Amino acid sequence: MERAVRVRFAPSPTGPLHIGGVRTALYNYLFARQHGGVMILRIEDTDSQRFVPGAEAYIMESLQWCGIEIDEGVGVGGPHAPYRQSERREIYLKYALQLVEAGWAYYAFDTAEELDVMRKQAETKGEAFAYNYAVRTQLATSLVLSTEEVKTRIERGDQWVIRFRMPENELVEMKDLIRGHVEVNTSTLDDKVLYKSADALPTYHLANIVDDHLMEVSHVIRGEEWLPSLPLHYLLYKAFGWEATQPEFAHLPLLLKPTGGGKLSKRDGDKMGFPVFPLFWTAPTGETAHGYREDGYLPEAFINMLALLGWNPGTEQELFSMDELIENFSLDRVSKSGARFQPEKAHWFNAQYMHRKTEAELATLYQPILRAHGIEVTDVAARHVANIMKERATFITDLWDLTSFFFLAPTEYEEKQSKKYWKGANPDILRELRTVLATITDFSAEHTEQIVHAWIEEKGYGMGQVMNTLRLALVGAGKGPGMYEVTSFIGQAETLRRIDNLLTNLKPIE
RNA sequence: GGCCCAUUCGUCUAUCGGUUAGGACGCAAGAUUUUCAUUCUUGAAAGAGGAGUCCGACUCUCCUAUGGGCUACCA
Repeated sequence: MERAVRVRFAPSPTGPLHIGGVRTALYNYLFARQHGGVMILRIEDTDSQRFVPGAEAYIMESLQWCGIEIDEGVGVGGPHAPYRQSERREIYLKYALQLVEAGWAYYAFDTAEELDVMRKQAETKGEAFAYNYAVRTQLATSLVLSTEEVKTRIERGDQWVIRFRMPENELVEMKDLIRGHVEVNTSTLDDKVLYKSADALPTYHLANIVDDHLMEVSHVIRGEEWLPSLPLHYLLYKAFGWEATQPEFAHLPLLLKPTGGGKLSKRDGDKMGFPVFPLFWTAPTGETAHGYREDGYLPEAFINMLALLGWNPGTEQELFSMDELIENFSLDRVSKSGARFQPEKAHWFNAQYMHRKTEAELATLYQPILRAHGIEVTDVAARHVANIMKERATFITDLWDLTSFFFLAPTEYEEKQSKKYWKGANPDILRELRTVLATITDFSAEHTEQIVHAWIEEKGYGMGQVMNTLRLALVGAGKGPGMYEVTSFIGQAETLRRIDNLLTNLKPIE
């Protein structure tokens, strides 16, 4: 049975997309691309209460930054438009009614408040309240009310919902592409709300099944939190008579907190110093949250890291481009258990991608950082500096701290380095070195090194002592690239000036 | 509480009945280095527990424990 692959990523715009959602989108995308299929973006905004302005734009910008391309859906259109469920509202009632007529669903007139009371009562008795076969005939539903009564209630404007009539004591056998066979007895399930009159909108379950059917979705790849509602969804396909074209399901393991238990949440990230969102987010309330992009991550690294959290190729390869992921991805190599997010590994991935950047790519990322610090240099210079320092950087945001001394003379001297080298004969040696440097006519790294090393040897000085004292003068700290990289870049005049600065501004430490 | 899913080094994972249980991150030690990094080498580190099935179980079955998810007129 050959079926065109059509998958969808269907977030609800209730806030910023978090990395678990990004991974779900990514796996859908990889699967679609690998099979020459279509990736759909559908916005599930059927909860008017929890709608957050800006969330949808955030979702789309995130996907774009990650390189996850949408073929059909919100923002790009397509044959099944609209792709925003709030704009499809008139579609759903018809289907809900179809189910009522067929006996698979019924009207219920209880208010949310009444149900809350019943739940509380059951709770105090130590029982769990379930709206199911056992209680539905004792409540105000179209199952017990006369047709007339139902009609007058509706016409009078009473609020109602349509609930699924979950069968009693039937075994639902399901297939999950990741977990295999799963079965559940319907008696443990309840009569889920399918449609609510209050806002004339369906709930997730109805909208999801109807849209997946209408949009000809072939594979539903979603988070494990949906596994408990799979039996309902199976039954819904059966109730509609859509079993023949029912999609295959794959429920992804969850992304867990680095320590302790539970799903990854926004608070964990802020507390532990890593982002849980792809992009910086400002909530309508003014609240903000870190994003991978602004924290200096490369999207390729972010995606690579996410892809390996719950999936592996079965080989020892760890670095994958998007194209390689598309080629190698497979649902049956997705693991079954939740993956704990590990910030250190994310750092490592990013560092790997930093090291692999070309000079030109690096300059493009680096120039804005320089400009932000008021430094204007040629691309050639930016490329040169970024390239000699990239091995030391984990994030693109590290670049400034790592390279500022190329452009700015030290204004203070690191204590550790000062204590170690600004003492004994070193100040005098530095004075001597200054005169040696002042006589050099070709200040290239190679030539300077040749002269200075010959001088050090002739004098019998310690290489480490001399070079580190010079480092103190030029960098102000015990870090950085080879000293001649620095001298040749900043030039002779600046080199001498920085030596003079140290000589006049810092008292030798005894 | 009920239902469902899961369980290999601290973490991500390989193993699809027979392996000295492999790799990666992190950690430790060493080498390289004028410093800091990078890089390289080495090391410590795992099958939740208990019953079965089998010549043989990390791998299959069951029980227990633990973790997680769901249990809304939220998705």
